[in-house]
Amino acid sequence: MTRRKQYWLMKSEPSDFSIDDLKRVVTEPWTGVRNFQARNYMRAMRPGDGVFFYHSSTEVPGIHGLAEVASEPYPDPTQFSARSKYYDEKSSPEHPRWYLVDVRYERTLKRPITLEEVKRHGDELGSEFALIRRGSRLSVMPVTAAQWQHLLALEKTPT
DNA sequence: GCCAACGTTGGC
DNA sequence: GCCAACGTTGGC
Repeated sequence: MTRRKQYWLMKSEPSDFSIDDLKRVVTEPWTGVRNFQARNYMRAMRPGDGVFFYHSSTEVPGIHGLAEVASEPYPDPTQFSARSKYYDEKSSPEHPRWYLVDVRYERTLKRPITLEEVKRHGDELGSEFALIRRGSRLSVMPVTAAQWQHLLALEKTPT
């Protein structure tokens, strides 16, 4: 039984971890997600899935690179470490609350696809797209194959 | 189970 | 730095 490749968008503050950082380390465990909906999306990820690497809380928020899911989902080790800022006392190795995947660098976009630009294409992308849905702050969200193609095509067009 | 208080996210 | 929007917590 095969599973069709799925697509996702994952946010990161570049001051914390940027696409350049991912390029340097190549593969990185996506630690620190502490939102149940985002966790559920990560649990649905499989190796080979496509990832838009999004920079948030920065001068020009937008999609800056491509990555791929590089592992099955597994418990986020930082939740068990009392010294981690991501420590969760309600979690235990027997009953982990938080999961993550490893993310592998693929490439940096020739130019970022900005949030402003994504909003301009909101009609084609669908208003339910979490990135531009009013009030949505999800840090991990699904992207449909159609949305993926549409957004990626913007890279080749003038701004 | 309700909901006020609080903390966080993230664009601006 | 501001603040709107949302999620979580905890008292009742």
